[in-house]
Amino acid sequence: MDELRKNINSIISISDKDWAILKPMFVYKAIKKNEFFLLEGKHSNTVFYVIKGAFRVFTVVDGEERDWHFHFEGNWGSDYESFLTNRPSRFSIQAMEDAEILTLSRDSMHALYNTDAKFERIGRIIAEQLFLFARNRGMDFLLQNPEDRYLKLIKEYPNIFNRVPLYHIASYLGIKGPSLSRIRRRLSEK
Amino acid sequence: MDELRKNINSIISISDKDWAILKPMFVYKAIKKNEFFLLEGKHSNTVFYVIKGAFRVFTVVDGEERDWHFHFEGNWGSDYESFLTNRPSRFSIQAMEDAEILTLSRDSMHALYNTDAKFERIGRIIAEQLFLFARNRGMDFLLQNPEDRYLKLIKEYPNIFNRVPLYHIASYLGIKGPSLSRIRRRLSEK
DNA sequence: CGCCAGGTTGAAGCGCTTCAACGTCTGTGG
DNA sequence: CCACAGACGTTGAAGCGCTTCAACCTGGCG
Repeated sequence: MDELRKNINSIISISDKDWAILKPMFVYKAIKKNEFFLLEGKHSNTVFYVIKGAFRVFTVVDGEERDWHFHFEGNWGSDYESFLTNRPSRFSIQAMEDAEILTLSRDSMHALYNTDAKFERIGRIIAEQLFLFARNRGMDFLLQNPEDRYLKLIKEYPNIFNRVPLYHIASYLGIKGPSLSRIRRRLSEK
Repeated sequence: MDELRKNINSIISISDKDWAILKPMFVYKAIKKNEFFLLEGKHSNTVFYVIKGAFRVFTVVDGEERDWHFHFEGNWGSDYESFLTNRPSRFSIQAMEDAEILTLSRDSMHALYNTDAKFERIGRIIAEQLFLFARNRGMDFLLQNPEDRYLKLIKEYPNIFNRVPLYHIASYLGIKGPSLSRIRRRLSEK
């Protein structure tokens, strides 16, 4: 909970009084490996803050899972589109490790906005961060080939192999397992 | 200017008094066809609202232009990443037709936030809209092939051919001119 | 009229996919 | 404790779609 306060405090400065308002709005949840936080088609009414663990956000196309986003400690997660628009989620969210999160419901969030408009800033900053992620992700596809995307990913998350199996990484990169295998081989031979 | 007020009013309700604050912060600009609103590497200190015209947002990779986004009437534009983070822009923005816009500087925007926190909502909503665009764009690359992306684009903008040349459309779809040409031929033969 | 930008088409090449086989590691039950 | 099954990853061969390069067509405009 302390780290959450620290994280939010980096967005807007939080007095003890503010914290007294905020704290009770978050609900703690433990999620076991392979369990789902959200299923495609359901409504996403919460955002969550990852205390511990790793999640993947994916959707299914022609019977095949495609990973869109990974979440680790300190990240804010959710299907933010569904959260914003109140439409059914286009993603499922699954824990890849035993995990602990703090959830915040849409109602709480709007209550916050109405309590004090300065809390708008929290929503704005989360939206901005998710925007930057999505835009970078899109640009990576537009501008880079799979090998470049792979190199960028391992540069950003050097330990990702310890936490995410290669076939999920391949899916995230937009390619199939065998292709990732061949890319890795090619790189190791250089 | 009236349409702008209408547009903003759909975000937060605007009283005449609010509008008296907002209005003078927007600066009108006319931009001729092929002129640049922003050059890659420069800082983007404004967002703009398109009154009239068409823009493309693109970057250069290996000497080749790649189109990331088109803006038409009623859209909010900018390199929002640069605007947010105050880093040099990764995009250039060019008018594809004679255009008219209203610009809003970062300073004005922050002044607005400080005048009345309810204006935070404007920034939040713009961020959310750009987030949804970027996320959909990224997902299109992850989930769809070029033909699907093409079909989606013309479904959304049936008249886009009248305003955007095919080689920009190809670039936007992440393919080369000849490939788009062949896709269109394939579809017309069905 | 002639030029040039925008678009189409053909042929060859390359990278990712597909399908299938095989290797390796780990966990589980006998 | 061993044996086996299943999950994960690698590899080979064939196929397909986009790219590349080049030739060619067309319409608009000086």
